[in-house]
Amino acid sequence: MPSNAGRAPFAMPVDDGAPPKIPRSDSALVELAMRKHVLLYGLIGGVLIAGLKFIEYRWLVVDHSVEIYGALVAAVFAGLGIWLGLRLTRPARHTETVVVREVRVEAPVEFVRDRDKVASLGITPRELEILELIAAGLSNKEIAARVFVSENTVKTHSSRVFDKLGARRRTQAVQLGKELRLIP
Amino acid sequence: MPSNAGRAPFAMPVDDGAPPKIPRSDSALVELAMRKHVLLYGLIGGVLIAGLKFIEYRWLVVDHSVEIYGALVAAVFAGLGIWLGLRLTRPARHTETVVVREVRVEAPVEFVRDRDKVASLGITPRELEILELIAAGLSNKEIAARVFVSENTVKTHSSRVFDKLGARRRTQAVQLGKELRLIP
DNA sequence: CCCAAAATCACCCATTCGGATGACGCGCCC
DNA sequence: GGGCGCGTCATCCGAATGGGTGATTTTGGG
Repeated sequence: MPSNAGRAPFAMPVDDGAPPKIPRSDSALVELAMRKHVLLYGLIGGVLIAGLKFIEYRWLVVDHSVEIYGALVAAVFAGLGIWLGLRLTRPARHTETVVVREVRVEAPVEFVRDRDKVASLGITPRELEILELIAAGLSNKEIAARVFVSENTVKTHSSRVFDKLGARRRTQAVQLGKELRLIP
Repeated sequence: MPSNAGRAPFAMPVDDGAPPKIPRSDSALVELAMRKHVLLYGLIGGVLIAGLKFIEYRWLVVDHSVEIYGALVAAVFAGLGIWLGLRLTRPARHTETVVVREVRVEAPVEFVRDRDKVASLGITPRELEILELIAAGLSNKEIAARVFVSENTVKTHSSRVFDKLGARRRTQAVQLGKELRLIP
């Protein structure tokens, strides 16, 4: 834009100034762009006023200092207004729309024991433990060795849990136990 | 979110001169909008000043009215600036943060038989069938009745599959079979 | 402290299961 | 035709399992 370089008083303060001191913020880019536009605006304003001034001179306007004063005030307050507007809307700019997208994750689907069912069937902790070991494929003897009891005890426990599950074989007990979410 | 949503209110007939550049990005769009508004602003400013000038002449404002004039200009331009600032930041307010939250979804994960493992273990279809029925909790006799063979045949099949799996008990065979994805 | 539930152990008996072995028939392929 | 894989069936035997009964000890709560 051609400026009236001849008129020193019209050198807009924004022209040489406006040091690009950009505050570090997430919207630094937007602010930079805006600053650019404030400059542009000032420039246009200056040209406009210059035009008016020229017209004023052409028409022998008495006092032109009022226009300069007004233009300066206008420019300054416009900048202030923009800045204020940005200030005021800053919190609003943090408005974000949270979109929750459900993503299918290959989850091992960790086991959750159905304690209610365990309770309703009257299965004791020990019996459940034995059932788990049966499901692991251990024999009564191995289970007895692992939990430090006699094989007879293991048999008793398993018999009881079979009874409570209505199972006649250990494989059936395992199947039912898994189905009823008593064991993993 | 349609990016031109913020643009719609600014569709002004004043600035057709602006080449309809294809908005490559949001920043380009913001700049375009801003240019429009700077032009509009300048126009309004010019009109305002002209109006004030007219008023000034009409009412023969004295020297003291300069303050009033300045204040008016300041107030008006400050308001304009605020309005402009708000307008300009509107696109920023549309900033949308997409938060992808991974949600564990119960995935049924239907069973897929590991045929390679079946083949590598040399397990025949019949043996696999028997293994499945064993896993279902059936006794050899029940299996025999279901597949219409003698119990001895079932025993042979199960013995073979136990051998191939390295299992010593049917519960262990079931456990291994599930672990190796041979059966559901 | 007492009681009931739970856990422990034992014995007996019948059934089931697992291992080993042998045999027969059928379809397939070299 | 002979070999091979697969499915079928059988017999014997020992081990494991399931069912029933009874008993003792431990434990937790009223």
